[in-house]
Amino acid sequence: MGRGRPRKMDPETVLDIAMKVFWDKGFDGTSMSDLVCETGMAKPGLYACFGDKESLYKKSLSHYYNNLGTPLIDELRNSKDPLKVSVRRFLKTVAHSMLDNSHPSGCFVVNSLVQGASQRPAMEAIGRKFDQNRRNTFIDVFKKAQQKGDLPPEADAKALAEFFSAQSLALGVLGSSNATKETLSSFVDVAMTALPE
Amino acid sequence: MGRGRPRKMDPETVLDIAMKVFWDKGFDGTSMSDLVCETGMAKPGLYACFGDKESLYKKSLSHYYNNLGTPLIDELRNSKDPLKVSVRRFLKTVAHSMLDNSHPSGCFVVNSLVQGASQRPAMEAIGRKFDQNRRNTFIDVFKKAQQKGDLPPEADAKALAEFFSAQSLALGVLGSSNATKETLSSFVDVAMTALPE
DNA sequence: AGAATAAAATACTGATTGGTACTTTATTGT
DNA sequence: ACAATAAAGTACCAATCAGTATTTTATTCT
Repeated sequence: MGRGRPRKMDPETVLDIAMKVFWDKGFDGTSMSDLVCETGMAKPGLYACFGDKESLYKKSLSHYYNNLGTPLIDELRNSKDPLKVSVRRFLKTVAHSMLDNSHPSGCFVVNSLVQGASQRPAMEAIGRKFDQNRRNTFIDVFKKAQQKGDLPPEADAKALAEFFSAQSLALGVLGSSNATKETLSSFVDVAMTALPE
Repeated sequence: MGRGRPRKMDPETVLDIAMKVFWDKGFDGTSMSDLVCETGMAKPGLYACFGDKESLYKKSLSHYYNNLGTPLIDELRNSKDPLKVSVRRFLKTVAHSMLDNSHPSGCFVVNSLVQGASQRPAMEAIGRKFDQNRRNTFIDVFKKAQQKGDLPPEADAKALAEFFSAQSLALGVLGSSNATKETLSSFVDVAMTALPE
């Protein structure tokens, strides 16, 4: 343990709370006072720990992606299952998480993409990076599946990959608009019919 | 013409500009001062003309939907073309409008759905209404198409309608993330393969 | 016990926020 | 010409914003 007064709040816990507040209210809709109230960490503590508001936002979005995005992406990338199985599992998991009310609705990365569309370049860049990362994984997985014979040789692997990757964007918006479990579930079922045998 | 001093700015023009600012920066990211600068109408004029900020936002979103959403929806609803033709045209038009830089990127309704996800009920309600309207139209059109024989009797018309309706949400996010013309175009092509013959 | 350390807590800054009261100016009806 | 009208323009309000300087307090090392 260090020398000075012990922390009241674990920074990781604080970051997790900040993530949910930014996810819920957006960058502009969240004030530092909101974060002070929700996290229980005083304002100078937040600045000392995470830098300014934009820096805290970036760390929150990274925290989101590391915890909720990366595991899903990794499972897709490393899966030994047939393409159809792993893609369906990916989308079903995303759909399912839209109904988890232990966190805000929708997808933080989607929110970040549509909110930072013009204003804050640095903020936009990080959301874009995570979006790109998911797309690239889909492209890799689909191309490898085609080599493996999981996808017909005449299929456009890249176009299919981009399509299925983008279905998670639609799911993110559907989550924000409080779509029902049934809607989300059949949405994925229909989407899967676009994957050639 | 009325009695007093003539207006410097036509309210319809002001509303069109306000729409673009809100669309671009979001509700929380837009200040009344921004709107004063962009529209050229002084602040008391804005309040006299449109009410408070939230009221102006609602009018801006309605203006968007009336001008950019409704014509598309109506064309889909009234089209005599085969289902596949009119749905493809709808999505291609949405995709195409994502590249039109005479206005902000993305879709104002999508932005509104993900931004107002929790905070402002009145603001959220109006975005939700427009989203619902598009979904209902898709459902009507798909059910009628099935009766007409454009869709196999065993197909789930409602699920297909919800799926294709939601593709415009994905396109809205893709638009906000500056997807290329090629990506948008092949996205629609792949989506259309989910429509049974 | 006491110096060193680091975080908490309080209190503050100047700038900006949404919103409004008041004055000025341009037009119309008589 | 002149009152009536309505919008423009200026100036302001209290509240909140992001960010920081300063003081307290709780802990560890010697």
